[in-house]
Amino acid sequence: MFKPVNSKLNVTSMEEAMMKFWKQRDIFKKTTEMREGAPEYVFYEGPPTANGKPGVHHVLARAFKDLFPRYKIMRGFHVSRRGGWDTHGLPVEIEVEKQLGFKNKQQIEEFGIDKFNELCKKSVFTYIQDWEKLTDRIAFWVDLEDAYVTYTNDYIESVWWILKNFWDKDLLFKGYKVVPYCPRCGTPLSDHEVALGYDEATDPSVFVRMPLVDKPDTSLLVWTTTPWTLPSNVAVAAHPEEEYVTVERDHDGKKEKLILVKSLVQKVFGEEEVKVVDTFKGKKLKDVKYHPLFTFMPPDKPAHYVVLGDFVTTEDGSGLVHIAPAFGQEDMDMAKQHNLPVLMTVLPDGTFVSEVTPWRGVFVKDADPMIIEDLRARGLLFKAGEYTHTYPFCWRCGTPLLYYARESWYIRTSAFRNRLVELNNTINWVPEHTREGRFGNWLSNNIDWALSRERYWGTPLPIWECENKHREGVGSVRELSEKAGKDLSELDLHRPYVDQVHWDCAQCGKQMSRVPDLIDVWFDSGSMPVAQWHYPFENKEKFESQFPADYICEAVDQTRGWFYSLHAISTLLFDKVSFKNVLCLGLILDGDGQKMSKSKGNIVAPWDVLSVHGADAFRWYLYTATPPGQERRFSSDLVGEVIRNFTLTLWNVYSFFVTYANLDKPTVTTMPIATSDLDRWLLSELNVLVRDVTDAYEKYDVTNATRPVEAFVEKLSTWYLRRSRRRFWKSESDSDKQAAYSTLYTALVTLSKLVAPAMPFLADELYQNLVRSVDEAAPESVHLAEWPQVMPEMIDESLNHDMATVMKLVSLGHSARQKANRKVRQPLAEAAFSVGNANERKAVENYADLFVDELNVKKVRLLDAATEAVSHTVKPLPKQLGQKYGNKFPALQKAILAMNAEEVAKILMSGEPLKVSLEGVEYEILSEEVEVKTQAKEGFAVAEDGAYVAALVTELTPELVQEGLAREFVRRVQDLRKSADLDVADRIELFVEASAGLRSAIEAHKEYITAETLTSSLQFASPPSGASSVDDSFDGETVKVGLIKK
RNA sequence: GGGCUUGUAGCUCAGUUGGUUAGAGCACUGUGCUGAUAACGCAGGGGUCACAGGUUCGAAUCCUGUCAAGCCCA
Repeated sequence: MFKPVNSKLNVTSMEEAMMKFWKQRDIFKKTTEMREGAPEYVFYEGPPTANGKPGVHHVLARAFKDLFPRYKIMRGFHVSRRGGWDTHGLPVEIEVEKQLGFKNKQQIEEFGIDKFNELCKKSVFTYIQDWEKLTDRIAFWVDLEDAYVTYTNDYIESVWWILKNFWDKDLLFKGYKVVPYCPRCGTPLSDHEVALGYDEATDPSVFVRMPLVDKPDTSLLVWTTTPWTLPSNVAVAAHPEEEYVTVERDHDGKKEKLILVKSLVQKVFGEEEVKVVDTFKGKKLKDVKYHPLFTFMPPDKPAHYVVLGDFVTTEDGSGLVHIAPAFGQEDMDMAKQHNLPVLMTVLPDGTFVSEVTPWRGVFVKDADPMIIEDLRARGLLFKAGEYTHTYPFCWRCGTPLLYYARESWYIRTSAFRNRLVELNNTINWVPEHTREGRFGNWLSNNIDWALSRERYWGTPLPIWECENKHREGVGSVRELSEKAGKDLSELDLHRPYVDQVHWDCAQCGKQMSRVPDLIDVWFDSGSMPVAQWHYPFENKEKFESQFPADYICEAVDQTRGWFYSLHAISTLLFDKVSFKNVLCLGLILDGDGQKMSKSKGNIVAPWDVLSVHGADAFRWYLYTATPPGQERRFSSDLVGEVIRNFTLTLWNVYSFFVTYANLDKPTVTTMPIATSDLDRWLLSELNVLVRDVTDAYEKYDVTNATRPVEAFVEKLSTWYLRRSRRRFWKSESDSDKQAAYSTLYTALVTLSKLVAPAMPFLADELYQNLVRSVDEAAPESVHLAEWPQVMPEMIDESLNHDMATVMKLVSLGHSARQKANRKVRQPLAEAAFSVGNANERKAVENYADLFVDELNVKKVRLLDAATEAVSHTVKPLPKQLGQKYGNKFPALQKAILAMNAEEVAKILMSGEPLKVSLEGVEYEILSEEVEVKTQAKEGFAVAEDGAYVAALVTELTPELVQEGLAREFVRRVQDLRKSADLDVADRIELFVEASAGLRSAIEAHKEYITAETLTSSLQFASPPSGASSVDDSFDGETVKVGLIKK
C-alpha cells in the first residue's frame, strides 16, 4: 500500500515536512558518509559575507552550486561540501564605522584599533541566522557547522605562508603608482574593486588658456574634466602626428590666438567663425614653453612645456592634454619619461595642502567651481561646461575616487601573464565565451595586483622593515616567534597585536616593525583552497585530495573577483589551475530588466517567493527559465508558473497512480515487460530522457538537464496517461493492466531520481512513497539512491517518430471535428489520413486503435488516390533539394512544379524516384525530397498542416446518433456520481425517465452504460426519495436521472 | 573610447551544419473533453526576427556597419 495522495498539493507544507525528515534522519550527512572512499568530486564554496541579508541573487548562486554535488553523489562520487565565510575587509569596517558614527580613519585610531576590530569581528556574523535559514530552506546542502572562516589565526597563517612563498620568489614589491584612491576610506582600491563602482558622473568640462612664454598673444587651449588637478600641472601633451592649428579670434575687443588640434575646431568653437592662421603637425609643439596657471608649488625640475604622447585623444577636448603626474597613470608615465616634477597638492584625505592657499583644506571636488571662478576672473578660462561620462566611485561608500600617487605593495602577476592565459585555456567555462572573452581578455591584459590596503580589519601583510628599509617576510607563527624570541602561538594575528611584535634588524640592528598595510580581501578568498585546511601546517592529505576543485559557481561579477584571485594565486603558487569547471551566472534583474538595488527599491525578497511557491519551484525556475550565463528578468509570478505547468502535472500523474494502485494492489516493478506500443513508447522516451539529461549534467548544461524533463512530463500526462486511463480502470487484472502499472511506476520512480538534484523536495516525496513504502531495503532517501542507468535497448527512435506522427494527426482530427461542429462524444463513421512520405503511412496503420479511441471514430484508414476523390499537390523540399543541388534548386523546383502533379504524386507515393530533365541533364528526385500533399475533395471535414491531413466522414447514421446519445447519458451519470460525492469504486442503482429517442438509445447500449458507470441495476422509473437526481436535456432529448449508492 | 554579452508575439523563452509556412508557455477570446489534474484538447487574434547593407539559388541564422540594453575595462 502506498500512502494515499491528495491530488491537491500543498507545496510549502510538503517541503517543510521533508526538511524535518531529512534532519531527523541526518540525510545530508549520509550523502557524504556513504561515499567514503569513493572517487572524489571537489566543490569549493565561494565564501559570502554574512554582514548583509541574503537576496535572490544568493538563491540563484546557491541553487546552482547545489545542483552538481547532488548529481555527482548519485553518480557514486564522494563530495565534501564545506561552507565558508568571508569575514575581512572594508564592507565590514564601513558597517562598524556607521554604527559608531565615524567619518574618517583618525576616529578609528583614536577609538582604538583593538576595540574597533573586536566590533568588526562581531559584526561579521550579524545576519548569519538569515543565511543559515535560507540555505536550509532552499536545500543547499553545504556544511555550515564546519565552515572555514577567513579571520581565524589558522586561516591567516596559511595566507601568510602563501605570501611568504611569493616574497621568497621576489613577487612582492613596493611601487609608486597612481591608484584609484578613496579619500574617505583613505585607501587605494584594487582594480576589481574599482570595477564594482563605475557610474555616470557629471563633471566640469573646462577649456583654459595657457599663454606661450615666447608669444604672449598666443595660448595653448587645454581641456580638462578635473580642474582640481590644474594646480599640479607640469606639462601639456600633444599628439605627434595629428594636425594642429593656430586660430585667430576676437576676445575682449582684441585679437587672440589659440592652438588646438585641427579636427576639434568645429566642436570647440561651434557657430563662431575663427580664422585659421597656421597649420602644423603636433610634433612641432615639442618643448614649447608656456606660463603655468598656478604657482603655489614651485617645481624642483624644469616644467611647463609641451611633451608628445600617442595616448592624446582627439575625440574630445582640444587635443592638448594637461599633465598632472600625481593624479593620472598616463601623466605619471610621462613624468617618468621626461623627468618632470611631481607636485603633490592634495592630502590623503582628499583636501588641498596648505600651500594651495585659497583652497587649503577644501575637498578637491568641492573646489572645482572655485578654481573655475578664479580662472575666469584672471581671463584664463576659455569656456566651462559639463561633461557626463562613466567615472569610478568607491564601491562601498560612494565617494568619487581620485587617481592619486601612492606607495603600495604589489604582486608581480603580470610576470605570469602568459601562464595565467595558458592555464585558463584548460578550464571548462560555462558559458564558454567567458574563457576567451571576459576572463581571457582580462588575463591577457593583466597588470600587477595591487595588494595592500591601508586599513584595520583584515589579514596583515606579513612584512617587517627597519628604518633603513631592510625587509623580511614572515610565513608562519613559528617563524615570527623565532624572530621575536618569544612564543607567539597565542597571538591574535590581527592588528594591533601583530604590530606590537618587533625585533632587531639582522643587517643594521635597528628595530624591525611590521609595515602598516593589510592585504586585499580578495586575496583571502582566493587563498581558500589552501587556507581552509590550514595547509601546509596541517591536513596535508585533505588538501591534496581537495585540490583543485572540479566545480565552482558564482555570478559573473566574480570574474575579476574570486575567479581571478583563485586562478592567480594557484598559478603563482603551484603553477596549476584551482578549478576545472566553472559556471558563471548572469545577473538577476527585476521584472522590468532593471538591476535590483536597495536604492531603487525593486528588490524581490527570497522569502516572498519561498513562502508562496516553495523552494523546488524557485530552483526549477532558475534552472529552466534562462541559460545560466544569461541575465534574467525575475518575478515571483514566473515561479508560480512552474507550479501550474510542471509541479502539478507531475503531481497529478503521481496521485493518479497511487489512487488506482491502492485500489488494484498490483505487483509493480521497475523492469516492466512492455507489450503494448504505448508502454514501449513511454519507456523508449523515458530512456531517451535519461540519456539526454545525463549527458547534459556531464557537460554542465543545466538548461538541457532540466527542460527535457518538463517536455517528458507533459507527454506522460497528456498522452500516455490520457490514452491509458482505461487500462487502469478496467475491472479485470490482466497482464496489460500489470504492464501499465509497471510502466507508469517505472516512469515515476525514474523521474524522481532525474529531478532529485534540481527539485530535492518533490523528488524525495515521490521516492519515499513510491519506493520506500514498498521496499524498506531501498536507500533511505532519493538523495542516497543511484542515478538511473540508461537502457539503450529500450530506445526505439522510429517508434518515437511514429508516435509523434500519431499525435500530430490526432491534433488535426480534433481540429477537423471542431470545423465540422461534431463534438467528440458523437461517434463518426470514419477518419482518413494522409501523411508526407511512405514511412509515415505505417504509423497510421499500426496505431489505428489509438485514433479510434481518441477521435471516437469507427474506422481509420489512409486517404487513397485509387478509391476516392482526392487530388494531390507536390512541394519540392528546399532543405533536402537545396542542400543536394545547391543553386540548381530553383530551376529544379520550377521543373517539378511544371509537371503533372497527379503523375508525380503517383510515382513518389510508390517510392520510385522521379526523373526530371533540366538543361539536358537528368536528375533523379527521391520520394523524401518532395512532399506529396493529398487533398480530400468532398464528403469530408478536413484539417491539414503541411502534408498532414485528417479527413472525417461527418454523415451520421441513426446507429451513430444512438451511440452518441448513450455517451451523453453516461456523461450525465458520471457528473451526478461526482456531485453526489461518490467514491470512484462505488456501485450504484440507476433510475431513469427519458424521452423516447434517448430511452431507446439507453436500451440499445445498456451494457456499455452500466459498465461505464458501475451500475448494478438500471430501471426506467422515477428516482425514489433520497436518491441524488438531476434533470437535463440535450440533443433535443430530456432526461431525469437519479442514483442511489449501493 | 575598448572588450564581452544580449536584442524573436503583450510577458518569459525555443529556433539544429543557412532551406522558403519562425514556434512553445503565460495572458486574452471562443469551443470541446474529463471520475487524475490547480488541468488538458482544438481554434482565434498577436511578429518589419532591433535597424541598414552584404554574401547566397535561399538569411532570424553567416559577414560588415548602426542603434539599444546589461556587464566589464579605460
